[in-house]
Amino acid sequence: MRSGTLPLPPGGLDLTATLESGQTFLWERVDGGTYGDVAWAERAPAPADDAPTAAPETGWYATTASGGALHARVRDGRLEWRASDGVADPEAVLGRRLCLDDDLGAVADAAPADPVVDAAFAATPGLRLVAEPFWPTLVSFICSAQMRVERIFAMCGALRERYGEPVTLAGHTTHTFPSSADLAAAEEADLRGLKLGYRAPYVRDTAAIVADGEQSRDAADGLPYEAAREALTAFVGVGEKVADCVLLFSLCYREAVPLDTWIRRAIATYFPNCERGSYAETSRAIRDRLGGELAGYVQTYVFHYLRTRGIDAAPVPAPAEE
DNA sequence: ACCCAGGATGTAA
DNA sequence: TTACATCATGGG
Repeated sequence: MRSGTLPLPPGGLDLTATLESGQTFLWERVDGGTYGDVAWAERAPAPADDAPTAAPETGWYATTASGGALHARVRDGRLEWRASDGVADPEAVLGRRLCLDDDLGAVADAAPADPVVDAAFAATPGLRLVAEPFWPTLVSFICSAQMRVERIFAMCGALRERYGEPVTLAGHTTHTFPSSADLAAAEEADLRGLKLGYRAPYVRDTAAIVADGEQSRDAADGLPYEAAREALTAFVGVGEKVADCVLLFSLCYREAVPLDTWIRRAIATYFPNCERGSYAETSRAIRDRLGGELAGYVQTYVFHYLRTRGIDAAPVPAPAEE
């Protein structure tokens, strides 16, 4: 095992918000706790700084990278990590997957002046986008259809435990994400047993497509945003919304604004003039409204703010009423 | 019991 | 193109 620390990037890093807010389902808490069950409202503006009472082994998150285990936590103003020997360059992996090069102050400055947006940025400093590997992200968001964040964690965790390889580090065992070949060979009934529901055949069929190589992330690579979104819908179980999630949370298309139930609710409540009927047109309108090239980053803050505080939490309730 | 959750698909107009 | 019905599953 190797370990080390990195300085926190400009704007800080809220690991819990970044890893449990529904952008990625590839990390789990080492010291127990159900994924995504954080009582956000009570999570306090600050961790209280009562370092002496906190156990020294708390706060770790675990994932896998190139077949090995990788743990990370924020401690004393540093990003601590430890990794199995098989992980080639842990610090590079963390830098890429947690978007540590992003200057959050610059992101906030580039965001449009708006009461909801301002409140969202103020509510969760240190929240970052992620850039997770394509295949696990694709499967995660196929599973996300009509599901709460907590249950998406449960489904992805079940997939890893059932089909992945166990990897142990510092006494904690996690599992690698199953390959496309693994899931292509899975029985649909078996996947349903993992509580994937009607998403089971979607995952299996998409796995077959990827395993056969007839469609890959390269289909979207290099394409302009809207063409890339269209290309990803070639996978089974991937519509425009899921495609937007994959583009934003894996392929670094930061203009992508996934129109999920929360963002649609935000549009209805705070940006009603952005509702244009179709996904494509509403997408363009809210994208322009939230800052164009960085609209997806702004979306991440607004999504997390509204989902954890409630739709009416914003300072300006709504222009509503006929 | 009903409604909702980071929706997608197949079918009919 | 748009409009529905249908699809699982668990929590409020």
